[in-house]
Amino acid sequence: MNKMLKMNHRDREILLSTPLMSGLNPTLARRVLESAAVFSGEAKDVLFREGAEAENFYVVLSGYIRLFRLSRDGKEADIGVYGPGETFGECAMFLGCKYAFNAQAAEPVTLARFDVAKIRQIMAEEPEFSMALLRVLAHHLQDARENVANDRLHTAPQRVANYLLDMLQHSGAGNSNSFRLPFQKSLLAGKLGLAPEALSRAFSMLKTSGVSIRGRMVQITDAEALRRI
Amino acid sequence: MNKMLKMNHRDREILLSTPLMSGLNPTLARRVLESAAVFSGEAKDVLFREGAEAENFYVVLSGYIRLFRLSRDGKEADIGVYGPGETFGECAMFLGCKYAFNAQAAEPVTLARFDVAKIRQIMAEEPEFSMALLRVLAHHLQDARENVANDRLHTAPQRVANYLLDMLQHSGAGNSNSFRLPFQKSLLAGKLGLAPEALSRAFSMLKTSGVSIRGRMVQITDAEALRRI
DNA sequence: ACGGGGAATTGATTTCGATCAATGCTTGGA
DNA sequence: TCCAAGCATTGATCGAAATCAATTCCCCGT
Repeated sequence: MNKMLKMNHRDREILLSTPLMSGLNPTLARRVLESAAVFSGEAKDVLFREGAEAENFYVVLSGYIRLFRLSRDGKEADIGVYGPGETFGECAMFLGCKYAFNAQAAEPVTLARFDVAKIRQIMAEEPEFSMALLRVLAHHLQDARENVANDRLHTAPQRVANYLLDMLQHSGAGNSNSFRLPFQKSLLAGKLGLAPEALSRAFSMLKTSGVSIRGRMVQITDAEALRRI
Repeated sequence: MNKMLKMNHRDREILLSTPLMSGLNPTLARRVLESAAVFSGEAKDVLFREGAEAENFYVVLSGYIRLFRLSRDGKEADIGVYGPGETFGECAMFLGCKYAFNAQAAEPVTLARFDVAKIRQIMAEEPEFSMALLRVLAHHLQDARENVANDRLHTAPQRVANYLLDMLQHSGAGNSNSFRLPFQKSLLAGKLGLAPEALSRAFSMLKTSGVSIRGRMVQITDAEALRRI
């Protein structure tokens, strides 16, 4: 952790196409970029812990980050998984200024780190950026609420089916019905609130409903059947 | 539903003390108030349904509102319960402009309804109001994420215990260790993601851990024991 | 291409809470 | 004050997923 990198052209391009920045006017975008630093981390590196002062928030450039709660008896519950282009850690800026969850790299990552004090200054002068943050927060809120609804209403196979249908729709696979899971199955299990064994069993069960899986490669042969789970 | 009321002095006072409005300068506050209309509804009235165009968001003046997801097979999962001073329905304004959940009055309510188009206009001219909305969204996001964590990490008695400790801390009961549950137990069960029977059983179990309950009156005789659940 | 470590799968058992059903209690209105 | 409707509690049963354990598979580095 904390291996500072020079922000290269590619990083810049990724950042400028993120939901946080893609709608900003060029002057503002440049200013926001100036408040960011790029760095990389290894799998398992902890970005921040629950209760720590929130001096930064982050945008993922590559790899995946998991946000999780650690319980008293050592169990972990994933709250979200964030990948390239996604923002995390920004919520604390508007609350008690301490992170409410832990953030860990699920695999090797490259991140842009934003300085909260600088961002506050920018927000005071650029309402456009506040709007962008509103959209990021709204999106995260929707995700969290969907999580609650899914956990409370759906069985494990249904959650997996929904995830696969979502991936099929958003993977840019076009008319192809195959895609690769973007991260390890154990991470997907955590994201869906399942034990890894339950995820595995769900995949097994879904074999009879139009899903073929080998390693991380998924092929959906009958999306209609999948929708009916 | 749709029984329009004249915004009285008390409504105004409540609105001005809500998280959404309490920090606004008087001119802005007045302007925001002008975009609101007050109305009342009966228990069970549906404020909006999932998928409907989000032309308004709301602040509760009295009573309670539940936000819920309705599944294909008719089951309901509560996403949140909002009471006096709390805002709901604002998230959709920043997403696809359709409500993602259903909102229903859990009991007779009085609400302030804000016109989204007018609010957008205000936001474009008053960054201070965007900041207020950011704080509301951040607070809701934190709540939703806590819900996810609680559902995934805690048993029913633990969830109830945590809720009671929270209430004890925030009820303004001072050094008194009694308070009244603000709404029906069936609503509390839904809020905590439990069946009513499970809530009842958890209360029964917690009797051995410093909780005495009669109707909606709760007395906590041993907060330490409760914390250890 | 091969091998090893870690992830994934499968089997068995347990746990927790949902569901269903019956009974008791509380609250609000007359 | 009384009564009825609706909410809450209690008992019984079942189902889904967690947990534990053993085995297999996949992916990455050499």
